[in-house]
Amino acid sequence: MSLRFYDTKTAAVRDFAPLREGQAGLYYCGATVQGEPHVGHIRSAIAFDQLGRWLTYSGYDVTVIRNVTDIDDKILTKSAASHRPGAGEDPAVIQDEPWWALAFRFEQAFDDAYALLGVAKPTYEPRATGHIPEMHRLIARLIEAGHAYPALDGSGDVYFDVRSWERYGELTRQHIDDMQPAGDAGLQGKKDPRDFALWKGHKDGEPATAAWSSPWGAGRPGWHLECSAMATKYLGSSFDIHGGGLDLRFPHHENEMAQSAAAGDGFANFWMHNGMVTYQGDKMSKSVGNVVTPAEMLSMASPLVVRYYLGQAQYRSALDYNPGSLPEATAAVERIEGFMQRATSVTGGGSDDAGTGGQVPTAFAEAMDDDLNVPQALAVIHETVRRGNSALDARDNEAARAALDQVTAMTDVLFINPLHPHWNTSGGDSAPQQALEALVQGQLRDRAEARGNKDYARADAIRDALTAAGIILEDTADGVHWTLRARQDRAAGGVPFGKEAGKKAVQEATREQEASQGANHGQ
RNA sequence: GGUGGGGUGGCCGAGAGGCGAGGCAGCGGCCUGCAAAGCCGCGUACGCGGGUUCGAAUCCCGUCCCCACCUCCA
Repeated sequence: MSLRFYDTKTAAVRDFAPLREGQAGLYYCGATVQGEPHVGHIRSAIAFDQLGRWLTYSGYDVTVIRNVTDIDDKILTKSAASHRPGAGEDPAVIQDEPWWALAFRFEQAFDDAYALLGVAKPTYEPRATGHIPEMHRLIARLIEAGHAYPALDGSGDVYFDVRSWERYGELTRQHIDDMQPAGDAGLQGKKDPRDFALWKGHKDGEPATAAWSSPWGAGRPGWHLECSAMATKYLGSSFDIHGGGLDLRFPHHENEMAQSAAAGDGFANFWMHNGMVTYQGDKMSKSVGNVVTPAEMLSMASPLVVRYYLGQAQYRSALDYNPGSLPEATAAVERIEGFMQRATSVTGGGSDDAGTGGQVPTAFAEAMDDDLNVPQALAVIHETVRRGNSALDARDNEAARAALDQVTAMTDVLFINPLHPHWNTSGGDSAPQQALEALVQGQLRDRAEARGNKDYARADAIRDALTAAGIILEDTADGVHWTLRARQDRAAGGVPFGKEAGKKAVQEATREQEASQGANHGQ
């Protein structure tokens, strides 16, 4: 079967045919850097990271562009707020922070989060403020074509003329006249309340650093324009895929598409949108207060587990978070890791047929080709792990090694290979590591001696002591293996999401849910 | 009001006319001194009501409910 994706514009799954043979251009919306990253940003980035990696694995020469929108109303508003006396008393606020410093600070926070979670760096990451001339050219083309006009009230704004573009609404299949009334926004010199700003004239009180001169007066870019200007600059006037969160379809992507198409660009061939992260069925949002931040998730589970969790659902589905989510993902990851470690130590590692990196099983490839059916692909991984474990139990090293090769290839594509150096948390040859190894080996010798003497009370006491210290023992046919429990509770009062504690957390979460359901039924 | 997407076993989450994806949790067994890990087996799931069909979670009709967007939003 061929590679195919769901395209929002046509509302159908279509075969992917690249515009340029052997190449794939992907643009996906990054952040407007006005605050700390939200799990939704991370989920989106992981989804498009999976897409980029799969395209690459499939043999395409992939160019990924992800924008940083570093100038907008919220950034200016937050910066202005930081200039109020005493604003810095809020630990999240830096007193008197210029807008550009604030934007850059959060841009780095995003970079850190992406890096930690293994989101591959894009080919290029353009900033809106670095593309003002490109935006001016686009505005000029739109005015020339009769689809944009300077504000009628002389404010210095320039608007896109929605009524002049009969295709407006085609991405989300909406008609202007059917939409909800545009609130109390007022016309502000617009011909139609739906007209959106391409350029925003400079206003008194706004920092001079946030104003660029333009043929229509000093000002700054409106939202939407930067993506059109940057996507076409780096990927061409027509390109393969434009991605982003479902909530960006309207107005952001609709407007992008309108302004680019009205200017004569073909723009995106496919529009791909990832689903929201929800909590008990509702979209996580600050206003509702049901947000779990990436930082909170990382305090409960390792970066690999967080990546596994956020990437485990099909990208278009809503991903529902609950208190058991991370412990469950931890167990799943440890199952894969356990097999890979066991298989590696027994067979001496995967086959070393130089270079290419193993081939992925057909079932996995078919799942990924089918609009990135990652849950199905994960099922193939787990089935292969089970087969590999059976082979190990049967001492069939040949089969175990084959399974290991496949699991390695599959987890590499999804970038969830627990043995990959990126996720290496055990530290290798550091001095503390060596000291710990020596101490544990001493304990294991004592325990082996006790077991030899059938002094099981003493043997179990040693094991219990090690367990209490976060060291898990496994007696295997090949000797005793020890591992550190996945993750200790970092924050005081936090739940330790190790193997045993994780199970408890799942059980407790289940009980809580049952209890609340019972309460509802009783009403 | 308009436009999309959903309701699948205790939980998460695929599938989309006929062998009950997969993970987590649970139960039984094997293995183990006991565990752990692993393996084997166990669940009669598809919002509700009709219909089509030899056969429907999957198709049709009706119906109820949920979510998202139409305002900043991944």
